[in-house]
Amino acid sequence: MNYELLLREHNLKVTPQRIAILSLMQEIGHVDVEELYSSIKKEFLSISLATMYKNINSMIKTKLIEEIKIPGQKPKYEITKAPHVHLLCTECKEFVDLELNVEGLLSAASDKSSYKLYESN
Amino acid sequence: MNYELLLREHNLKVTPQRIAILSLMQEIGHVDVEELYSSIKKEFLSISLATMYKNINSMIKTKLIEEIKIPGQKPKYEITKAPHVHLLCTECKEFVDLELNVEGLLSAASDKSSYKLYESN
DNA sequence: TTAGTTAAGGATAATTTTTATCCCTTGAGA
DNA sequence: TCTCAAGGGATAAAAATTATCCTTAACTAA
Repeated sequence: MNYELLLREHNLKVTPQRIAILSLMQEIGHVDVEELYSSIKKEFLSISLATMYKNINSMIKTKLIEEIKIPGQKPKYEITKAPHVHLLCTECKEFVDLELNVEGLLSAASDKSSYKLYESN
Repeated sequence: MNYELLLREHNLKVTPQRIAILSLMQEIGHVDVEELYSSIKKEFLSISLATMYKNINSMIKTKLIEEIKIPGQKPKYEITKAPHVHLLCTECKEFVDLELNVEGLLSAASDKSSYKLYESN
């Protein structure tokens, strides 16, 4: 995956820290700030937690990544991809992606409501 | 709505504060801690923010209420009802319930994955 | 009813999470 | 290269949540 290109496409400057954040997200999958920070410190001894938050926020704003909020869990982050569904194992708490067509749900919701729907979450 | 009964059914003691919390949730709809706290203080001058959190947490644990987490928003709370969908207005940020059959989605997900699914969120 | 037990409430401190600030450094286009 | 806005690091500040301690109130069973 070309993280430099990805950053440029989202009008964000390419920095080693950002590339590291993105490659960790890609590698680990759904990851929270804490995990991200402790992993990345192995490579960037002096990286600041503030840098983590600033980057995560700018990447969210440009939709390069997405924030996943689940009841009872810290917010997790993933690189934006096609809309999909998350399964959460009640035993081991593992978090799994499931590619599922949510178009049907979206159009059903659209039919039932007076709102115009743009995206699902 | 009989809040006393609701509390008893969930093995929680019936207190005036809890009844007030529940009736506000019912009245206002999707509400965050801040809103709940400032509204409830009109009736209970001396209620503590800690009480709010403690009650919200115990009600979540017993599934009397549900926590709704949405990217970019504070967690909101609602009295547990049939599984449904939330629409969020991009203009006015209004939060709307939509009763939509999510059984289909659940079974589709079940078919596609090797997991057994219990609930949707 | 009432006495006893347990959980809840209030005040506040402590912790955790997130954001803001300041100053220096670096990336990217001219 | 040079310039300059944006990013990084350190740290303080703010916001959100949880823990603690003691008092009070709710439930249970006699």
